[in-house]
Amino acid sequence: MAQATGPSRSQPATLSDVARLAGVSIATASKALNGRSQVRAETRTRVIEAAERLAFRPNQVARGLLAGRTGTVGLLTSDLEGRFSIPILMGAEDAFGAGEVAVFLCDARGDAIREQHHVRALLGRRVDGLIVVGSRTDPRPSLGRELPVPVVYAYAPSENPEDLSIVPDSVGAGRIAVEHLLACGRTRIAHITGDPGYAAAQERAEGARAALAGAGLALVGEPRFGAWSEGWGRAATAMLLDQHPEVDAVLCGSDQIARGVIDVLRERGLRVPEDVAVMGFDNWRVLTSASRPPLTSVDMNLEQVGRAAAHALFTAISGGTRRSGTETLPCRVVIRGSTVPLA
Amino acid sequence: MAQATGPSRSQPATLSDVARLAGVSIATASKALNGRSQVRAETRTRVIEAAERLAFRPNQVARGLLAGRTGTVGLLTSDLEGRFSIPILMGAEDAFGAGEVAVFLCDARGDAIREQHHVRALLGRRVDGLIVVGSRTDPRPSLGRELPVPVVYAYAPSENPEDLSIVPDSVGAGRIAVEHLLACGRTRIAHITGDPGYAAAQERAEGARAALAGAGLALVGEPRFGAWSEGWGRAATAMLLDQHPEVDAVLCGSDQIARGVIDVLRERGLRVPEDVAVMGFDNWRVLTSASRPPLTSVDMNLEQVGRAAAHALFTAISGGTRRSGTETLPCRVVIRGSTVPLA
DNA sequence: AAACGGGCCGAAAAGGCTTTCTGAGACGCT
DNA sequence: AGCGTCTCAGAAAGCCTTTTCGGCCCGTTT
Repeated sequence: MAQATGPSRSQPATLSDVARLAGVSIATASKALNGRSQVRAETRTRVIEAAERLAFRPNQVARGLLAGRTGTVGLLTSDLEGRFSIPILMGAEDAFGAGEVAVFLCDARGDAIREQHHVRALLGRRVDGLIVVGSRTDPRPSLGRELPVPVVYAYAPSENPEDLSIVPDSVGAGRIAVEHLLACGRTRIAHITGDPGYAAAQERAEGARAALAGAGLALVGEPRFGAWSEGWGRAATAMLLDQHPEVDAVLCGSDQIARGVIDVLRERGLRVPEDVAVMGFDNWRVLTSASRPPLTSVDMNLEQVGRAAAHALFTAISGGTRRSGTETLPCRVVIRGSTVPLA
Repeated sequence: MAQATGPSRSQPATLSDVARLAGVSIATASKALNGRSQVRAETRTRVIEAAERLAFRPNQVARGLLAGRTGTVGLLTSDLEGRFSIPILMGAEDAFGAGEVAVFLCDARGDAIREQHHVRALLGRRVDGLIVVGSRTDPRPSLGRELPVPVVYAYAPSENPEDLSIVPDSVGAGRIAVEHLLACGRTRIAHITGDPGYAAAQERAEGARAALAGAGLALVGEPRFGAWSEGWGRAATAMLLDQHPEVDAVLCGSDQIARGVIDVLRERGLRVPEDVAVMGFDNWRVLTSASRPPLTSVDMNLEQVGRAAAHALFTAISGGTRRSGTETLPCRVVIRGSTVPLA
């Protein structure tokens, strides 16, 4: 079904088409359309009308070639599946979108070789900058300092402190979570969290411990590290209740863990939140709002991380001050039914 | 902390830098690097060495300007949050990625105005084609037939049958789901599904009914439409058990619904899968594998949809036959613990 | 010996746009 | 009348690469 004269026939109009129709030179047409001053008003309107008649859209490729700036950035992610890349991606798209920037998306699938390949391809396309999004908050290798464009790392910081990284404040997140539970009058707080190999797990636990210490309290038992799964949440809760039946709140390292925790609490005849308050992390809607009761959770403000990264990149591209180091952004507690003040 | 001589100083090398270093003309350098034949072997190696010394990467922008093809495509999605866009996006990235194509990602947030804006911006960047990804399988307005580049619709088909759309086979999905339950020896099958305003809900129900009819059976009661939520799954299950306690399988319109269904079944003392088998739709890992027992679910093969869309687009770009109409791709049943043959 | 044919290289154009520089015409001033 | 000054339009260069075409040098043929 190949067709000689398909529906998508006409080549896009060029500036010289516009100039010809308006009866002026290419240079004048360009100036007229770009608001340059050296054009008589009458001439300008004639050119603009011609451009509209032809549905003229300036070729950004040509413009990019000339200007040395393409108005594009590369967004390099390591796991699209993960729920962390997406909000960051949205925030970045958001921060750029309104303006004149377009985003190339590349998924390296967690493979350093593929990542290197993508970086090369993006540089070949002369992107103006790069955002690197990780799938966990542990530091990752730098892309190197020799790149011809600025780079910002989001969520997963770069190992190199000369790079600029924007990450959520995991320690602070643990702290505000505990502060919320304390505000609800809970004092016997346990912590069930995920893989101890994750910086996020360690940092949240550290923040929680610090907040409790500040109030002259301590966790009920040690933090229980395990996996980021409902199954671990269930298993750990069973052990917890056997050893510490007095617990009146469980801070969970993720929403998934919290779901498992809630299930076992209910099975054991404990009411949530009356007897035991439960909190999660990540504020993953599908889990928090479907849970019974809806789950209070710490939101890492990932869209904001994405926006901040995009903004920092934009500043660097525009020749502004180029920051470095790891900058943290605060998290926030989203309160739902699983935590309420003690009666 | 602005710095005059930052770490990212040098402009990328151009072909003329390479030519100068190798002591040849620009034309010769180009031919040498691109494997053209009219270059002596010795000259070619000299040029290649020079290019490596300078870390030369051909400027794809210039190349695109010249060739009239940029090697880029736009991917227009309506909801990045949704779990449907992402696998499609991955499939598309996959199909292109290895080759020479880069993907511009744009999220229209479900807003037609913003979508139009993005289309214009992408055309201004002279993308070679567009993929439009929807958030549900209901037909959506066409971008129009007057675009200068080919367009493929993925997941959400275009209303215009002249466009090419690639969608999962929802009717077939309902059918194979029922066939699996029948193969497990279940005959009293109920269907609890989501919002009746979704084509996917209607089509899956239709497929399920057809498969049952083919076996000389019928659904237990009518399909129960509601919402795509656990809450609805719980409520509908309670009603179902009151009216039809004899049910031995529940086909659910989504994994979330299935989670709710399983919860209520267990609360009512019914064993899954021994007494009642449960199936979901979408095969959303976080739900299916965390459920007790793990949930059998229908996977819509969305990555495959994305790959197929990318492939069709690529063919159209390369001047191959340009297909039209809505093409469906089969779904598949992923069997887990929630469905087993009757003892 | 003259012509011819390859092999290899370089000049130049093309692609669409922006910007600088030059030039033409109009006007006011001495 | 002559000159300087403005305003506005156009010519041309430049961004970087690919490709065509012309030309040079040598070896071969008649």
